[in-house]
Amino acid sequence: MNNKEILIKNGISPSFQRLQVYSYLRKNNVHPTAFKIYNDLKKQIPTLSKTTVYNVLKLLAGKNLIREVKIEDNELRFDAVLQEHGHFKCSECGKVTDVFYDKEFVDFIEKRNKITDIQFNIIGICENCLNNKN
Amino acid sequence: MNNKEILIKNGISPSFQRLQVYSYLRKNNVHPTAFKIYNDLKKQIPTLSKTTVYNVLKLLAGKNLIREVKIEDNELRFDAVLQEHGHFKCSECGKVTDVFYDKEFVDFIEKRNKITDIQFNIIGICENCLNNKN
DNA sequence: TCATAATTTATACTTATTACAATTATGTAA
DNA sequence: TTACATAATTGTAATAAGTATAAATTATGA
Ligand SMILES: [Mn+2]
Ligand SMILES: [Mn+2]
Ligand SMILES: [Zn+2]
Ligand SMILES: [Zn+2]
Repeated sequence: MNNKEILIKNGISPSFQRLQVYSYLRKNNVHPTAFKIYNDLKKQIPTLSKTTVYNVLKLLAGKNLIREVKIEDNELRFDAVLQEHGHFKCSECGKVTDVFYDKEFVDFIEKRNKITDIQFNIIGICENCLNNKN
Repeated sequence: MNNKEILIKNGISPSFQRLQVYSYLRKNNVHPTAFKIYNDLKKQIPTLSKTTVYNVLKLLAGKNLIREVKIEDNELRFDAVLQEHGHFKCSECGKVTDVFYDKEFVDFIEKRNKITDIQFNIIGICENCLNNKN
């Protein structure tokens, strides 16, 4: 099932802009901010509006086709990897990478509460940056 | 060791405003935003400035006397509980409560990276709100 | 007391996100 | 094809959290 079909299956009419934003997220697993998506796509779509990017992201998140990732307080990032996982952000290079954690722990919490979102973010310095420090 | 002594021990001269903000956080374990702290303390300190609250919070966080908690993307919260833990935010009543998780998992991540901050937040509906639904 | 430094305050600024209205594209009935 | 209704996109203005700056106040200590 390609990206276009996924949108249709979720009741989203696959406009050009929507397809571009969704495809961008599925192709580039870099946890971009709305502005980065806007800025990168503007090269191919000069008429693109920032509002549209925000609208599409909210639409996709509402249908659970992407997830919002809150690491720093001044930037909301987006992720098309739906499998439950956390993130590691390197404060040196800024890269955000995936961290997968134990499902059993989440099940324990889920027994008592109705979970709708989990944010698990670790900030630090990654292996690469630590080694390149010498 | 009382709050005043803790500030002094950490090289922070214990001004009235600083002591009030720090005491507020230690007394009320509600993970307030900067604005809530400002708004609540203004009742006792009518001359209090929002900038001061932000300044004090940043000062305390810099000395690791409090922790920043990032749950929603539009509000930064603060916590005087320093033991490593995550949070559960109820989307019904808005309350933020503590969630303690396995230290071993964090150790595994720590072997490879230098961790400076961990944010573990769960959003959902709490036991109370689930039961009061009928 | 007086000078100096530290702290607080008020104000203006920045910036991510949202609200809103105007414009454009799309699909369908006549 | 044309006209119309609806959906989607765009540009602009508004909102609001957080930050920067400088003036005003307060504390310190010679
Ligand atoms: Mn991810
Ligand atoms: Mn807590
Ligand atoms: Zn790095
Ligand atoms: Zn609740």
